[in-house]
Amino acid sequence: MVFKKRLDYGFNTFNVPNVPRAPRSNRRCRSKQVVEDSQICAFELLASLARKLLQESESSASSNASEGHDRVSIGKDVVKREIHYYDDKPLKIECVEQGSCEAASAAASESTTENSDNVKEFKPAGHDALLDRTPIKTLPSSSEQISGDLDSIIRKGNAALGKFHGDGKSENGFKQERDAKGLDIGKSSIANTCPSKDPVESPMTFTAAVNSKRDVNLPSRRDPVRNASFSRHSNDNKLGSRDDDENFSRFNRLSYRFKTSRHPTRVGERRIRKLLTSKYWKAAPKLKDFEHSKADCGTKPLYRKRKAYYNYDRYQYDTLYKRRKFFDRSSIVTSDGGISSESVCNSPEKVVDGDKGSSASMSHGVRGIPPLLTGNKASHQSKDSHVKFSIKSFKIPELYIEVPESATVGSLKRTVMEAVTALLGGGIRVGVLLQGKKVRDDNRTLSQTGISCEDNLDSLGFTLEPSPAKAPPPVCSEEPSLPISCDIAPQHLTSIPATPVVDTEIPDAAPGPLLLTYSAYPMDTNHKPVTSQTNVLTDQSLSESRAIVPVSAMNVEALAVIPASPKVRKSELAQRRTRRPFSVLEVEALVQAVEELGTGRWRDIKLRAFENADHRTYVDLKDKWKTLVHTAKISPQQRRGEPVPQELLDRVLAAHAYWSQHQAKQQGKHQLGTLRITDGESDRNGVATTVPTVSM
DNA sequence: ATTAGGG
DNA sequence: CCCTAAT
Repeated sequence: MVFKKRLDYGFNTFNVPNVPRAPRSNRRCRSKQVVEDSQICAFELLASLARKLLQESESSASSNASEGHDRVSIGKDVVKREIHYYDDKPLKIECVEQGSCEAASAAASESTTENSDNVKEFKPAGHDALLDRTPIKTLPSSSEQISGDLDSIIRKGNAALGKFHGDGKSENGFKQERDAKGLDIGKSSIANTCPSKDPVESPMTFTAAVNSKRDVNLPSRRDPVRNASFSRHSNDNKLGSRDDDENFSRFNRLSYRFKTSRHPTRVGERRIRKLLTSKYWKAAPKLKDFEHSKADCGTKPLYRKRKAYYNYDRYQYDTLYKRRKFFDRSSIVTSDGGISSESVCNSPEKVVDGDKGSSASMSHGVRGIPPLLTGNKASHQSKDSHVKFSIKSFKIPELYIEVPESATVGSLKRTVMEAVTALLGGGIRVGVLLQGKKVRDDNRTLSQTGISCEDNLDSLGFTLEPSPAKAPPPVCSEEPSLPISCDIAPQHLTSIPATPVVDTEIPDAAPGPLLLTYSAYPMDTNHKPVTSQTNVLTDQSLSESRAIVPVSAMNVEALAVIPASPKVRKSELAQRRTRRPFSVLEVEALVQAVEELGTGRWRDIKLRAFENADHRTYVDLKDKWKTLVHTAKISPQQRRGEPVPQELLDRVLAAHAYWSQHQAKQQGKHQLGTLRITDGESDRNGVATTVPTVSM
């Protein structure tokens, strides 16, 4: 009877539809996407540094033998990974190793060197060259070649590699996607990026110039011309549409490589890169996926890979779990985003859709952004004209790396690696520069900030900064700037309890704006540009193993990366989810569900009452229940936050007592109707009427 | 993937 | 909320 009352509230009513949600898997990743991108950039940077150093060392050391050894010594791991991770790599490797890529290199260098106002012109050449090496369009053939290359490489390097290779084949799956979606994007992005003048301008500085690109609209992907021009890239890219980054980076690398070093260095460079990246990426299924997919012709869903991965290495599961999610997400994003052409154009709407339609597309990268944010911004923006731009490079804070002259190359590498790790580990966030000024107010809309369609885009720049929160000790000087939040539509926010979506999460902040704003390049892909920059930078800037000083004025908070911080690595792990206090409504629903299902069946409870609230996991529900029980037991004065109606608390106590006694939680299934108030507790409040009692 | 608990 | 152990 009484129960009935509750029922009214009942699930039916209570669907937390309003609650923004994102696929759980995505949730965690939100911020990361951006971060990753950033990371990549950082990597590139470091890599370039390392490269230089390496070069030096190698050159001095004298080459051949050292090189070969190096490679080997550095590790099979490295090689392996490389192969493993980069599907494309084969291509690269091929070039590098065989040194046959003259043409390609030339082309690449050319492209790089050349200013490319005429990207198009330039591109074709580059592509062609590349193409010669590897037929792009025919995936199968290319893949085969690749595989062949890989094989050779593998053989050379290590038998183990063979394994990977095989694996890769078995798991290829994304190709199609990529082909369909990604390639073009990659191309476009590349086109924009590579030829960039920036390098010329201030390679050292990494000036990042985000150029406004109207042209960026990549709808053109389908544009025949572009395709043609980019076809080359496509080869490269074919690896993964998802990994635009990868593609970019690769591309950049190639170009860089050619440009810079054709010799032993290349290998070293690669190596370093691998090293640098490998750590980070090893965990990332994403890459692997690509790799695999590339290698193979097969097609499989991402999920599959994941699973495969798990199976493959169970131990890593736990460790990687988060990362994976992250990656998956990103990858997803890429794929989707790529598809959406997000890379090129920004369309808030898309973002929004992604969010809302999360269920539809299990994983849209965009979703990573807190729904609210997304929604709000999107809505907001949609009204306005959209701002489109591409990011050619990021400015990064200074990175200082000191190594005694007596240090070995190996140690140098390690140092760089550590520095990078530290940097990344701390988390990177993106800063926005408008006309040289740092835009600190994350809450402002683009238009409010003065970033409008075509006006300022040229003066718009992005920086990579250590994230305030996790930045490793040495590094960040920046104040934790507020995350991007969603002031834009506060009203909306209200509906959802707290949502400083970004508040704690640096990454969120970055992604939020970025995504919204910049979807032009999927953040994922952003690195690529950076990469290119990096390359340039490397070339020019590093003369000595000592210090690289890129950069940017704006960042007061120059990073001094001290090699010393070893453990930073850890920070890399996911950030806390944004806090989202339970609303009374949610509590109501939870109580209701627990009354019916009992404790211990959180999964079912989740399904019943929070199925639509992706941000509430069963663990969350369990925890909430725990706190509710506690809250109910303490005096009202001691309670904090949004007050929970006593009535609910009473029910909580009643249900808690009931189910506690009733140890048999398991039986609960049938007991939905059986809940009774047996405990005095419920009565004591006198709320008995409200107390759940099963009529029966 | 879930559950249960500690932090 | 996060993290983990145990399922």
